[in-house]
Amino acid sequence: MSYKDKKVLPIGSVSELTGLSLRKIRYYEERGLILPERSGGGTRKFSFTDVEKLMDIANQIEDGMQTFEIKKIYKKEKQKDKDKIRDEMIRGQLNAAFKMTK
Amino acid sequence: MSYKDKKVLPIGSVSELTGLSLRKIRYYEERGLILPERSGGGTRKFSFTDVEKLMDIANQIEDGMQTFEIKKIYKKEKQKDKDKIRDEMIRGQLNAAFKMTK
DNA sequence: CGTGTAAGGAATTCTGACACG
DNA sequence: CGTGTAAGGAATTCTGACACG
Repeated sequence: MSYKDKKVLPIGSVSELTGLSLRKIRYYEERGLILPERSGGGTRKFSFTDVEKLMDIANQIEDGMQTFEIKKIYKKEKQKDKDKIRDEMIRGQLNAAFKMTK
Repeated sequence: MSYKDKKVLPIGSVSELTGLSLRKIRYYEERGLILPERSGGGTRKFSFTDVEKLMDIANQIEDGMQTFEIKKIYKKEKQKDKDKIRDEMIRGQLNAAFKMTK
């Protein structure tokens, strides 16, 4: 895991980086669009990947998209990623089996 | 400037990432080994580059090196970087001048 | 010199709610 | 639905100091 995925940024830094209000950021989390981690005391910790995602979200909101739609899209993308990995694994298996027949 | 140089991490995250105590991190700043930025309210904001530097510093301290020596080394490296840039600029200038003679 | 710790205060963040629409 | 705001409290961070060595 690279720096980009480390959950280490406080919400204040995220707000500055994205230009979004604290309220908006918390709301997008509430709607399940982002999933920051929590410190022992309960403060949110974000990654730079979250920051990028938030900027995407902000654009989609500006375009009139609703949070549940945005979430649906993310779910689909996640599913695609999973499918991709599955396909690669299957290909790997087939490839290995094919080699054994030689 | 990439993500690595953004001054956005609170000291707590830096402490977790490096394994160093808050006290140590603040002390290394006091000795001029790192230069975090400050928020409006005065809280320190570090970059991932600072985190990497702190891990180097920790190793050098472990090796018995003193903070002022570490600082001296960093100063030298900085000077080297500057020299490098200067050389490149001079070469660029000469190159441009040379082309004009053709 | 480098680091731990207790102390008091200030900045940051948290949640739940009311408001508007 | 998405967002602002005031409210009270908790977590985080800050500084200066004393301690040890």
